[in-house]
Amino acid sequence: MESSSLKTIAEFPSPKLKEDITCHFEGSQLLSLQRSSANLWTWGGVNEGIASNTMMRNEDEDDDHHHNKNLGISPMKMKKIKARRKLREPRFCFKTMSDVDVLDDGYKWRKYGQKVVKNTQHPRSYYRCTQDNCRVKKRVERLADDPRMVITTYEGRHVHSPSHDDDDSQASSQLSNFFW
DNA sequence: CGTTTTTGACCGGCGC
DNA sequence: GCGCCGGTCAAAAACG
Repeated sequence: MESSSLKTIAEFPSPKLKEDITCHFEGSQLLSLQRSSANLWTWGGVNEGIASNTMMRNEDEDDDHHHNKNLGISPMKMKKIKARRKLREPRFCFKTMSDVDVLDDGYKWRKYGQKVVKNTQHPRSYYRCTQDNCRVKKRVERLADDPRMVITTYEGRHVHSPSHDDDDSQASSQLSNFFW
């Protein structure tokens, strides 16, 4: 392993993740967007996420079906089918010490849910990227023991450039970065 | 008036 | 099989 200035974080708010956490430090580019010093760690699919990063997103098929809402099948049912395929998207987790829950990373997010988890006293917020084809999800949670500590978990990858409403935005930007 | 946030319901997975 | 738990949807409210 290369010497990284980052530190490993042993404790984790989610009991289910226990040892499944694969501490992977990308650092470099991830830190670039962080204006404040923060501990960050990322973990992929352990067996699929990082190894087969070149895998294509074949799930677009399902998206075409979302037009059929009056098939007699509840729209919610559709998403169940999609979710049934298991989430294999890489997730990046950031542990930042900030007063604001949502860190501005340049993307536009839309909150789609908020739930209080069992072991945490603070509610967890669920965000989603507002871009059409970009279904990146983001999860913001505040630690119980440290109210000023915020954990932001990114899920999936963006198919567009960050904070970019210009005309030069092209979809071929995904090959430039690994996860971002 | 369009878009986002809020909030309760709901569903699937897992454990008992 | 049932209940808990975490994640998502969707309708109305809130916001600009």
